[in-house]
Amino acid sequence: MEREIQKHLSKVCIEVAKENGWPNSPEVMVSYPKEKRFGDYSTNVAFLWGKAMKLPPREVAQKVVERVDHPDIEIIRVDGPGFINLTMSLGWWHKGLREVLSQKEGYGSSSLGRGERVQVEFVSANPTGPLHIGHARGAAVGDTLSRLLEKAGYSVEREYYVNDGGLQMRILGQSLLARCKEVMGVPVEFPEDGYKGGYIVELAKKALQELPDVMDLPEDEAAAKLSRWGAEEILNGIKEDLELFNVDFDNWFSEASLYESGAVEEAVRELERKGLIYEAEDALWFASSRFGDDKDRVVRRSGGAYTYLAADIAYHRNKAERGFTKLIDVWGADHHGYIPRVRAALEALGYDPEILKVLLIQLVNLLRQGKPVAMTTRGGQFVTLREVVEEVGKDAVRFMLLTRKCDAHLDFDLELAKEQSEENPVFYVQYAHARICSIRRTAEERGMSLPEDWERVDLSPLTLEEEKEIIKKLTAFTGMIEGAARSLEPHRITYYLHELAALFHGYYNRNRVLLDDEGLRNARLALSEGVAIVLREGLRLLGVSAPTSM
RNA sequence: GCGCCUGUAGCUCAGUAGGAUAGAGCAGCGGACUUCUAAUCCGCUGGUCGGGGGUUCGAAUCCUCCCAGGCGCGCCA
Repeated sequence: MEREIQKHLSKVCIEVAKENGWPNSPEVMVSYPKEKRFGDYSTNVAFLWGKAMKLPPREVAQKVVERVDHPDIEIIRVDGPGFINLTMSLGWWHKGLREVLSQKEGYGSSSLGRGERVQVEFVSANPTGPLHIGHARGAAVGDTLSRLLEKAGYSVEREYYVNDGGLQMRILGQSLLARCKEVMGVPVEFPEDGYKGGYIVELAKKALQELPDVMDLPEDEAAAKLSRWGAEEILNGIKEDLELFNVDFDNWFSEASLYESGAVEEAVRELERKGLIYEAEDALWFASSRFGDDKDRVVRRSGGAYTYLAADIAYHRNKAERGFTKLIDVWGADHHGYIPRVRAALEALGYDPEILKVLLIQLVNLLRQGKPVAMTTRGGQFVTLREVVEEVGKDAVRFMLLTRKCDAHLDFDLELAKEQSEENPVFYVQYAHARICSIRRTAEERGMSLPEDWERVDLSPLTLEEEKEIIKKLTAFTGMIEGAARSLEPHRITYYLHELAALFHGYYNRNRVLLDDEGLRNARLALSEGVAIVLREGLRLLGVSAPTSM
């Protein structure tokens, strides 16, 4: 809706520019004034334009206002130092609600992305242990961001990068081997840097059953076999956990495949051809500092093995080759030092480094009764994602993890989350939806006939100020989606939904929907239906359910 | 030492592309169910936006310098 106003004003500005011989105006932005007395929409274009031309903003605003001619604009005037404020007709808002009712769950979709191909890579936890609560945040953010971008018109592919190559796999194999021996009663010294979690013991027991002759192999082979088998087992567990958490991936990309296909070697060779690789101290270095990195980085160790970075270079090269125009990596904030390296590599390989957007997720501080819980995968002391979801519930966990911007630290207190589970904002939003469904059920119970076609309900009985406010909020949904998609800020959805739910709860407490007056009743039912549609769609983006009763 | 992130009400956090008198939730106090779900609503209380300077019609937002906290600066991943 505000889009239409924005277009109209832009058109007017072009006319005004032509008429007065002015340069074209800056982009017109329509916003919602905080105070009602200023009207429904507002723009500050006169300030920006006036500044560019060194003319008083009020004068510029006046010229624009005189030219505006739109049937749904009831009042337009210049306020304060030069704001242009608009008040819309009732019919305009009724039209807005009708749009929601006719587009249903498609409402809020936008063509902002124009089908641009975007890849979102997230979670990407090593297959050396189950997902813990720290991974949950990245999972929730990455998944909702993907849904959000799709809603905003991008063509999105979700990918999980499986770190199944290199050192960690060896450690996994050795850890499993040691536990297998223990289970068999063979005294053994557990590897110092091995994974100490209890899940390794469980896995070892299972391995002895499923791979009965593994212990007959020479140690190296046994460890390698256990490593491969274990990684697959763990990865399957991860997939189950993610499913439980309502997170889907289109693609599972194996790091090992980059070595097997020679992609890593090839990427390094290409850098070499460009003269960006040199040898020093028996190692191969990538001259990343020529592209803004602090210093050069080793890509092949003196022992001959490639570094993790080398694989990452090959991986990002592969992504770019697949034709994505935007690559979004969701990383833990402790990896931030990696950004300049990967960007440097992309640039060195001839790609625009700006196609890579990295979303840094600050770590979750897991607390239990106010006390921090130490969490290390190797130490084996952690609370798994599965445990938290089982304790607190998928909906509440997802919602809570999405109510903060990603670059802010997040305290997640298990006891508090459980205790507060009835005070959790997620229930507030879900309750609004359940309430609307309940109104409908009651109407049916009372034998009131529901409108067959919501689109055709006469909305003119909706004349209350608060009804208009609700519709205004509904019509702001699309703009919110676009803003959140543009800035990669999925948390905006949770705040929007909370505000919409609050408007509806207030309205519900002050007004009755199921009245004898059929016209008014149906109009209010239609309004409720509109709210339900947007709540449902917003919750879907969050991966949270919209219950019909609570 | 260098780099990234954070600092807003007692607590946890928003603040939508620099806009108009800075907002929610929780906590606290007081009210609202014979009427569509009280997991709700209504009212009150609560602020040197970490601090100083700067940019301009206008700054929580941009620049700069400090202060505090987190993270990172490996031939680990």
